[in-house]
Amino acid sequence: MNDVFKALADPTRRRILEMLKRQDLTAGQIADAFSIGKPSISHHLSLLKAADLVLSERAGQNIIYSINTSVFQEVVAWIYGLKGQEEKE
Amino acid sequence: MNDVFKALADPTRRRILEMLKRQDLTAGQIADAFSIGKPSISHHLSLLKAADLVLSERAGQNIIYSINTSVFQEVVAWIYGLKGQEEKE
DNA sequence: TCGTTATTTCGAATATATTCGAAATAACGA
DNA sequence: TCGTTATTTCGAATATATTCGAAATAACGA
Repeated sequence: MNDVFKALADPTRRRILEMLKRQDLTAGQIADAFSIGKPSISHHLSLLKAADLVLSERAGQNIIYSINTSVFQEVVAWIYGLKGQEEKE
Repeated sequence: MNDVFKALADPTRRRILEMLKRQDLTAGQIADAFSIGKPSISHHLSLLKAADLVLSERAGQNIIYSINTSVFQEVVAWIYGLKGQEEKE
């Protein structure tokens, strides 16, 4: 859960998720969309993967990344937990 | 928006929000719940405030903090944006 | 097997966050 | 006004994140 929030805290990683929502992409295709180097993108992807926000699968020389939305339920549940029980004293 | 995600990335700040969901609290009451010093908590509160996640109001010598849930709508909307448009190619 | 392409791992440099104690600010009651 | 309490601001120390280039790994086609 902490990993998820940490992963979402970086704008590059949020942008990667936005890209992956449209379609699955290889690590190279993702890296090409940014001005930072491939090792850095690879590191961001590994954090997203550790947070279970993306899945990866090797296809020949490429590794294809896809979004995993199931984790978001936890996040949304946490947020609604804050919203719901609110009460002024 | 980035400020909100950054603010949510820290466990201390999330715990502060969880405390404030139950009731409004003074800076001192919040600080007492943690083992870190008051200046640090004050800094966390200022980040939460900058992200518009809490509101503060002076009451005599105390400053009372309260949660502001309106910002969460943006976050939830962003998340649902990712969930919705997903499609396998 | 060898050269090429795609990607990650490694170690170091840099940038950003967190925490701290001391000092500053603000309001209180006497 | 003065001492006290509550809180924040400041500057520095430490910890964590991000980025980089070089080297390593993995799969491909010839």
